Amino acid sequence: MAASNQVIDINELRQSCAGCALNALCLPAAIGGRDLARLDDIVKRRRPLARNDFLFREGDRHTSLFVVRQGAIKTSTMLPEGDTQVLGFHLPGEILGLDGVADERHRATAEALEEASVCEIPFAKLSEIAAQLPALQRQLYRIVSREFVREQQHPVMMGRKHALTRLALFLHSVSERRRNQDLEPHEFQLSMSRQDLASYLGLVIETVSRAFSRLQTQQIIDVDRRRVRILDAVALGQLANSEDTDLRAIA
Amino acid sequence: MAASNQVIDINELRQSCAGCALNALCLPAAIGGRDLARLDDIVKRRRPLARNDFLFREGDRHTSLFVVRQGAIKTSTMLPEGDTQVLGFHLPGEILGLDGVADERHRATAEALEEASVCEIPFAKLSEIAAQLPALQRQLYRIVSREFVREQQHPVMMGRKHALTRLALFLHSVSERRRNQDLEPHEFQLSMSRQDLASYLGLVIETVSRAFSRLQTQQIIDVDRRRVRILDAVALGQLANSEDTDLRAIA
DNA sequence: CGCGCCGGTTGACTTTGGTCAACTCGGCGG
DNA sequence: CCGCCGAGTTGACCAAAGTCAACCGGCGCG
Repeated sequence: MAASNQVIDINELRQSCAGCALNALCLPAAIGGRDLARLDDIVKRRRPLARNDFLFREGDRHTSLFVVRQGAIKTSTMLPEGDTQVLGFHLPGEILGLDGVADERHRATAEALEEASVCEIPFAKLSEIAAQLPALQRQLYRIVSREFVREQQHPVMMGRKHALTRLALFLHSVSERRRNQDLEPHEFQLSMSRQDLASYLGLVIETVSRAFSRLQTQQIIDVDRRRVRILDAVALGQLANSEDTDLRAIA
Repeated sequence: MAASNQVIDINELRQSCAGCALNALCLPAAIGGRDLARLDDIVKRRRPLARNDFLFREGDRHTSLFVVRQGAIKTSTMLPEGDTQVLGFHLPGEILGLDGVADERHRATAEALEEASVCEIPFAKLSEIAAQLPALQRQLYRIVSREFVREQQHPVMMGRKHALTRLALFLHSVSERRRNQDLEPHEFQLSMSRQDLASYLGLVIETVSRAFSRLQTQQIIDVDRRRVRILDAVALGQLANSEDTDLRAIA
């Protein structure tokens, strides 16, 4: 259907990629029209996910990379005793599914925290195409590595000794990630429950709740349930970067 | 020098790869002689590292993947206030350097904890060759993903509420990793300081020390400074997998 | 040979965060 | 409209981990 008018076709594709936040993958790689079409062919635009829908589950055989278009996805893994550890929250423009490439079996579960839409890219096909497009290949490695580095921020946060610092770090990172997507960085709605957040931060739910309250009384944030407004970004940053023992001085 | 007798040449290469633990990268990929030679060409065998030598440092421009041949390497990242967070310990057969592919700048520091030898693989060249060898390509992705999954075990460990559980988990993982390399899994010398371990586990040094002592008095391990002997692997495993509240029941 | 240092351990005390339980608030269904 | 339910908050209490300090013991150096 597209072969008749290639100009329009490419624009459509670029747009779909741009909208899909896949731009990180294809646009800067300066891929030509024909190649872009091939890439586009394998990208599945999934019907939107509802809250609590699973994108994939631990143990799923099929392996794909996913790019979050809208909404938020939580990844988690089952612990031996039956409860779960939240591994990450994925916001628009971020990818997930890199676990699972190793043995073609997902090692984590991905669940929508709110209405969400994603692009799915079957990994086998992607790597096939990438093999023939050095620019795409490089881009793919870059994205994988970036994901790897992001991943390392999690233990950095969990290594902090104080609940307040961990939460500040988290809120700061959400703010930054929103800024990168040209979204309002100082006011947003958290899509995860306190329970999810607690697991992610390595705390219990009550501690998270108290940490929110403290930030509120310090006038650093204004929080009403899941709605967060950052009142004093500087103080939040200081707190996030504070040596654990300095904590008292700031908050 | 090798062109004269290809059979010998290939065997040599395979051997060097096998010894280098790079076998994961080239051997199972069933790469032919000519291709293996190309791969071998780019692999640099570094002179051994002494204790405290740096393999790379945060911010280093040059990006390579490294495979640990012998010894142990610690990776860490600088925190804003100046102290560091230990991100991982890399034992023989494991790779590091995946951070840094993204922006061709390492995001962590890698330091030898003891005499160590590694193979260095300049990433740019590796990906070039891999692009032409689908089998190698696949293998490379697989390794990257495995590393990604390994990375996720860190927050899982740090998410545990009790120091004893975290240490048990760590010792268990060391044991497993040694088993995978056909090394004695129940008796070994830790190469990292208590300080490094504390940072890695998200604890302070005294707590780590006490946790070791407790495991010792429970007769689960026998520890003398950095020498560890696992006396009761079952109990250690139970502890590692124990629901945090069950802790009292076991230890 | 012995002194001092460094890495590690142990003890006493403090503080933070976990536990348990009561309670609030908003949404939803009967 | 009422009452229930689930998510979240708050308080009282407790226990685990952090802090501070003393101490141990092996090693290296003077």
